[in-house]
Amino acid sequence: MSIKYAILGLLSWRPSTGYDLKKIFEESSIMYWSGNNNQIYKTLIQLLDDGLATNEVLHQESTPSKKLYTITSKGAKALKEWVLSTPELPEFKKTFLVQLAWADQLDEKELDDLLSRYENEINIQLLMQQEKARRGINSPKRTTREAYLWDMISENIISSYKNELDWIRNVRKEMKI
Amino acid sequence: MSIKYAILGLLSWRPSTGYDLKKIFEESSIMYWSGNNNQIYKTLIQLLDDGLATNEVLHQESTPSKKLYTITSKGAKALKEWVLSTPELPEFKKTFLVQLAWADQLDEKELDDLLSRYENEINIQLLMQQEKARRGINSPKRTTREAYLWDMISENIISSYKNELDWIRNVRKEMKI
DNA sequence: CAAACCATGTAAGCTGTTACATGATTTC
DNA sequence: GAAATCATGTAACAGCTTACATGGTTTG
Repeated sequence: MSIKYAILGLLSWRPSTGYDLKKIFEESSIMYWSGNNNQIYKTLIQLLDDGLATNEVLHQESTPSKKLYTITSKGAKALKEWVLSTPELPEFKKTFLVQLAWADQLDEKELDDLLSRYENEINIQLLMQQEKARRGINSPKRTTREAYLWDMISENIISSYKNELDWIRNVRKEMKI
Repeated sequence: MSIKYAILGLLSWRPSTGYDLKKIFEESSIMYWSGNNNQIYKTLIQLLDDGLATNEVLHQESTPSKKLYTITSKGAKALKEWVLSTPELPEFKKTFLVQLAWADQLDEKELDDLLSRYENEINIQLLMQQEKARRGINSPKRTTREAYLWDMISENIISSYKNELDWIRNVRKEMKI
């Protein structure tokens, strides 16, 4: 899957500019793209070309004019089709595991130091995710069911970090025996 | 991180040909690259150019000749440096969560069907990982500590799928209330 | 006799990243 | 007066994927 449907989804929530989308990608955990201009503005043009969105130029005083993109009925249809399509498998890209695979060359201290740095990083991420969930503003809550779905999404991410943290703590604990 | 250090790591285990590496990538869960020729053969040439590996052409009767790559001391040093470097954060790329985010437009049956398909896929993956771990052959066991590290790596992957499975089951359960 | 395996390589293309470019306005 | 925000866009390049190309050998 490319960023296309992620953007289409956001537009199905509310009309947005490229700049709006960029900010959402930057702070979103599930929409894992970096939110770089290149991809966003190009994809928006592609959505226009494919008739999945329209745009409207808004001239403003004192701030630069912006292009507000709105999903079309064709776009909404394409989104629904995609939502119904067979889910892709999650991808766990854990470079740290590749590092660990060749870590037997380290001495005890070096290895524990490496493990401890990873534990720390994961812990920070977990706290950040929990803080995000606690504030939990930027999510659509058009129905109770939608609110529930977004809660579950947030919980999924938190549980992934918790799982990782449990794992690394256990590795360190058993390492010391 | 690119595939470079993953290959360097494998070469630190034992000298290999591009074809050997390809097969390892194909069946490996932690080394998440697809194992396509393009990347592997190009990276091997790059390792040669950088003096991190050497190769030796082995002419064989009846099968095509092959190039056996061996890590150099410079390569081993570069690998150790990388292993000691600050770990990257894990990346969880779960397209399914993006799908779920816009799934409130589905009716009850469609949504449960979607969830159930995901549960199934995850379950299959979990069983495959457990089977791989049970067979557990293709891993270096040069010391007991190395064997332990590889066990922990395998457990990490399994726990990730278990966590995902628990999550999706819980979502489905609470959905029905 | 077809399919899979051994073995190396190239071409084309998609996805994604960082950095560059511009310029007004608001906040510190 | 510097830095951040609003706002759109381009250039260059890294990383990765699928498919193509070749050709002998082994297995079913």
